[in-house]
Amino acid sequence: MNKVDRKGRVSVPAQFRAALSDAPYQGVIAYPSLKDPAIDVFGRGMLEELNERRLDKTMSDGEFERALLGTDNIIDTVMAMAYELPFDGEGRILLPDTLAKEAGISDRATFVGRGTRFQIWAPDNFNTNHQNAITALRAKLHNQGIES
Amino acid sequence: MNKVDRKGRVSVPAQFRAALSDAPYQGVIAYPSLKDPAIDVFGRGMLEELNERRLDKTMSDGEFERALLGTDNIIDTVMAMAYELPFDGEGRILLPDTLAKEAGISDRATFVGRGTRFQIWAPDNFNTNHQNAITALRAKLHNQGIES
DNA sequence: TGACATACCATAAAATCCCATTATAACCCA
DNA sequence: TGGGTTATAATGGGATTTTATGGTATGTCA
Repeated sequence: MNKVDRKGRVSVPAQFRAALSDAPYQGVIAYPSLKDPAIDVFGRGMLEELNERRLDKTMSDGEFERALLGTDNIIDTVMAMAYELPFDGEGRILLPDTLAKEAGISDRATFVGRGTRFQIWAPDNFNTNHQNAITALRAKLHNQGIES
Repeated sequence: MNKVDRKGRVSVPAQFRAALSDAPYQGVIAYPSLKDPAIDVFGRGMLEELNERRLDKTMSDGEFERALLGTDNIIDTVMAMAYELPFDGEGRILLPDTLAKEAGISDRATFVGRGTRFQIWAPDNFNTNHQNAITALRAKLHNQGIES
């Protein structure tokens, strides 16, 4: 649970920074999660790969129109929501107001690992959400006859 | 959401400028989107790549005439509508009236990243359109069994 | 000349850099 | 294993730079 200072900066936990930074570019891509009241974050490598693949595919298909017209809804929609957030010298990012507000984040933020990416939550939201997830999981196991 | 001043100038957000400007030429290619009520924009690098790949493809198909004659196709059609917009010393472009009007832009413009490209929207148009896209995307995820 | 494009300069706000300080974790050795 | 020592991480804030925006002056061309 890290501090969001009055300039809107947050330290990205060192573990996550390390996981993302094979590239010379030091920073992340962030957008409002479509699933949770939180911010989804991943490294730039992912974004570039996405773009390249799309370009390569449309090009090899000879579907130049797609490159020009942008008919790829999912990718385009996500791209429109995405922010590029570079690290400062201390490994912090500047959280855009929009993202913070949508996730309900004011002056504290919880970082949660999700495999190749991570999420940023308002601490309260995360706690309740997480508890619910655990409860749901227990219930599911119970239904399957596995006692806790 | 940047200001369009009374001369019709808009600052291209620094992030987009940086992404497009490996070339010595500082500016962009813009044309009315065929899909959205907006302006589609990309860097010259993208244009060259498109042309190259197109040439490669037509040549390998043995359709030399097309390459030589530049017969009617989507790229030529789009290019016929396209404007080359150089940056001024402060990174602004001058929005041609035609483009602005077609996109419904008066004195404010929203810049939207789309990977290899970006778009310029009238803020209101963008907001409604984007919200719809997100709703659609959520619905799609939901249908795939991912609960929200 | 007038309409328009371009160059140039000024300013306020915001992002970024840079350094100091505090907190936390890792380590080492008696 | 304790307890101190060092390295690393997180935070805070002032100084500096970059952006976005406005305006004026200069150039160009029908």
